[in-house]
Amino acid sequence: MIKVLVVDDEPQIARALRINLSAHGYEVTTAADGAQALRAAAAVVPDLVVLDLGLPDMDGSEVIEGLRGWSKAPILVLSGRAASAEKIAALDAGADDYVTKPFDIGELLARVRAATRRSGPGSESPVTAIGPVTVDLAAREVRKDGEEVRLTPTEWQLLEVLLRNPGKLVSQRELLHRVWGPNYDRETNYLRQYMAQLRRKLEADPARPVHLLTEPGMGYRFRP
Amino acid sequence: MIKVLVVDDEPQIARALRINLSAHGYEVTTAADGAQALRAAAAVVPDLVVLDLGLPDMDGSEVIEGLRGWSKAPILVLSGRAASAEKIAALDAGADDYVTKPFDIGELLARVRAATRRSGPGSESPVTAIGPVTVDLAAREVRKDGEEVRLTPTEWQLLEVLLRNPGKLVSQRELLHRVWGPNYDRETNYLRQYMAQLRRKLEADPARPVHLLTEPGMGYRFRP
DNA sequence: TTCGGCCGTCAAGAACGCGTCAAAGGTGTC
DNA sequence: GACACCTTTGACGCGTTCTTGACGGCCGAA
Repeated sequence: MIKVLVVDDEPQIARALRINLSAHGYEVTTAADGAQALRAAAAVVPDLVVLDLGLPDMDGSEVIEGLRGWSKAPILVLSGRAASAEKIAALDAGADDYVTKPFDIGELLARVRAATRRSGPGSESPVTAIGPVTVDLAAREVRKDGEEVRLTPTEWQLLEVLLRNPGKLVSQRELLHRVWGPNYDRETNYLRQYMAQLRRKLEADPARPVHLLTEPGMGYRFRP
Repeated sequence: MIKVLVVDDEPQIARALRINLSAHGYEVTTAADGAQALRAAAAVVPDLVVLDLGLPDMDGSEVIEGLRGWSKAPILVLSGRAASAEKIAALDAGADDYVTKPFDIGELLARVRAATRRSGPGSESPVTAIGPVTVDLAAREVRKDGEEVRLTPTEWQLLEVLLRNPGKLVSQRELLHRVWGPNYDRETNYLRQYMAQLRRKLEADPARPVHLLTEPGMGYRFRP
């Protein structure tokens, strides 16, 4: 989840921002003055900072410089002052954007999206570990003892359904529907066929599976 | 020198921007409409684009998407429209900043500085090495054993999508969408054709590719 | 014990997808 | 207008994958 630090001394604005940002899936921390802001930034390490310039204890550029000393997170400045000199000062101090109050909340969210989009995609994909095997669903990559394992498209689909329901029993019907389509209900021989192939490729001892389990009469289960 | 592409159909504004930006040490190219803009962008590969939305031939978001297809350069939008919906649309299309006319030239320059500051030092030499081949995405230059290799525009787009997802499998659908547009879903013969050309130009042994790999039935993958 | 259901395994032909070659449109340049 | 280059389109051989059918083992029920 993307972490946003909101710095504003006016409680109603801070509250409005917290509500709107949370509603859009951001994890929000708030601070009411510059000192709090710097402390909070060090604690939570935000991915983006929304900073009101009219703080009681410090000048806006001081806060920006304090953050820029160690963080590269985008800083989006809010301010009641529309004078160009103010904007220029803030931007040159290290801010990434400058919005004057009153502002449209939709526009602010769009600017937040634009700012996070730039720095965002530096994350790696989650990897599922199955004993000696690692599965990277996003990259579509399977490794067994470091060696690359090739799966066919159908094998991938089947494995993906199981891995996305870890520990849960998935009925044969659901597996058939999600891999082969809604018209397949009774072709359990397909499942037998492909589960065997998956076990052959992923399990240490395919005859005695530990992670890709059969529940006779019901379906199959992936145990992490 | 930082290269800026200015796109504006009003000559006086384009001229004013050119003069001001040049005076501050930027290398400026101008374009008067969307088609010119996209062609100029492909030719000079700018580090930043200043884009007026009121172009005669194309919609603003089209231009933005056309650029975003292959370039990560910051896009600073100029517009006479102050409506929030316009701003949100432009920002979500891929723009980095939105300034309403009339604007203060000092503020614009500050926003240009802020935008270039981000991408400037952060973007470490984006040269990708593929065995005996080096690819410089920013400079649009490919060298094989020191010799320069020429790629067509389509080849560039395809290669860029793959290189920006190192190790990750990119589905044929996504490749078609990002290179040919959202209306192409099943034209996998295009992919076969152009992947073969890329391998012929980049791989040491095009018949046995090591870096541009096929995942049958799924897509293609670039392995560093 | 015998029977029937269910699962794992093996082995075939059928169908599909990929790489390749060749050639026809389209666009800009000289 | 001729030319070169790039894109689009069609067709073919080949390897892989999918589909389908059949067989034997295990287990619970009769």
